[in-house]
Amino acid sequence: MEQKEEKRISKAIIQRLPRYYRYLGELMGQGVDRISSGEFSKMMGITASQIRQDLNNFGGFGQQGYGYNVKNLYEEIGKILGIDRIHNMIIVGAGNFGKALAGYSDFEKRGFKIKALFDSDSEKVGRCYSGIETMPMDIIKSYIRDNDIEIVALTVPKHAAIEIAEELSDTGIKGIWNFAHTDLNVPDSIEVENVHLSESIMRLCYNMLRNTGSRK
Amino acid sequence: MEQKEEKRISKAIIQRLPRYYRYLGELMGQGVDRISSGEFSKMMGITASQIRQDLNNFGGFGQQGYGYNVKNLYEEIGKILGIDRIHNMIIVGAGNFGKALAGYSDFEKRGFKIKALFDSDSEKVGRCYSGIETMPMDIIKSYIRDNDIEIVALTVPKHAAIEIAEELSDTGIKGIWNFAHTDLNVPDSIEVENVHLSESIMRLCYNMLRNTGSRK
DNA sequence: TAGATTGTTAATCGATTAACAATC
DNA sequence: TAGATTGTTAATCGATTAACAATC
Repeated sequence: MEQKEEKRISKAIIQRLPRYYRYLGELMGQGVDRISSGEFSKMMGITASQIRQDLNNFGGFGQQGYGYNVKNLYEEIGKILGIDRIHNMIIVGAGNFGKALAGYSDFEKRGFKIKALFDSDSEKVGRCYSGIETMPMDIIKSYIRDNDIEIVALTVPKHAAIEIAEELSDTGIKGIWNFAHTDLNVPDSIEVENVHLSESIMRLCYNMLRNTGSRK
Repeated sequence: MEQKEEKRISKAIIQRLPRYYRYLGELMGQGVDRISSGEFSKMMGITASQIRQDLNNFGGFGQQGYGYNVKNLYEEIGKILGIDRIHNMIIVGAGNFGKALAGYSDFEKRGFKIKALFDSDSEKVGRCYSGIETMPMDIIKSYIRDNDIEIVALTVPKHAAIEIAEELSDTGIKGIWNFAHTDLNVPDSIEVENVHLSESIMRLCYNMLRNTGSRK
């Protein structure tokens, strides 16, 4: 009784999509009009077969004998990723990381609009960082509702992150971008994307240790 | 003619290792002595089979009928990850992100010691952020050699990142922690771990769009 | 010893690569 | 039309899960 069941896209593919998007953006900047999966393959260091398979999950964007139109493909992937419109966002935690994110103009370019910072420290409330105002935590729920906030970036310590995620679970937000060193437990209606920097640097460390100077 | 060929560990396993480590650290903090793959499985949301398979790639850390000793496993994974010793690190780019990393005490706890910041802006040179001094770019190569720097975190714009990675490729550094929105081309002897935040938020966006409220 | 739980082999599942007919 | 390159099916490879004998 399910609706025309959309093809299940694997995590591996979603992982690659933004990278395709980035490369296509660069090609556009260089004035390149078309690219074949073969050329794209060399550029990105993955097989042409994989590129064609990946793209074909979403539609036939190419043309036999020609390849892919760069601008068109860029836009199509933009749509697939959902960045063809504005997503309002707030940052919770006006510490170093929160301020760094606030100052990061690239997000806005992609349609992620940072509307406000939130912090429990009354010293910080009212201050602006990179033109973004810091608000007190006690108005966060009403702020989210009144400003169509879809994404909450959490740059607070782990216990605070768990608590805040819990508290915001019924506000209608769609995603949490979690920078805290913990996993969050939220309803299925909220997506969580983790940026666990301490895990990232440990992986680097592991790979450094095993590096023999000639991998891949 | 190869040396006793170490078993090739897949990327997927390396991805999970730091997460095991984090959970084990928390269990230790709670005073838990032992854990079975079954309990650990429930806690982490992955299968017990996978946990046992993963760990067995590195050795038989468990004991039949008992499970795993938490403290022992924590230490063993620490060794596997290479965080049982100090790794000297510098941050290139004393912008918001660089300063945020500099202020991040958790890394030091894991053995990653931030020795200095570097920036091309003479205004910033000499300043301290979170007790870490900012140095001029022109002494970076000698600094790396004189201070046993293994890891360079790059928090500079993409063109600068590409250039600096290139320039540092013969200094003996072992890893680059790359925050710039670009891929880097370095010799195989240098590991690169990318933290592409703009790709991360696009993935979040994709998942938000596809979320039906009942995944997994 | 009996019960529990690992280590490990075998089965399954999914993702990547290869191949090629379709077609621009 | 001939050449190029996609879309797509089939083959391969690798990772996850299931099952169970080994053993504490």
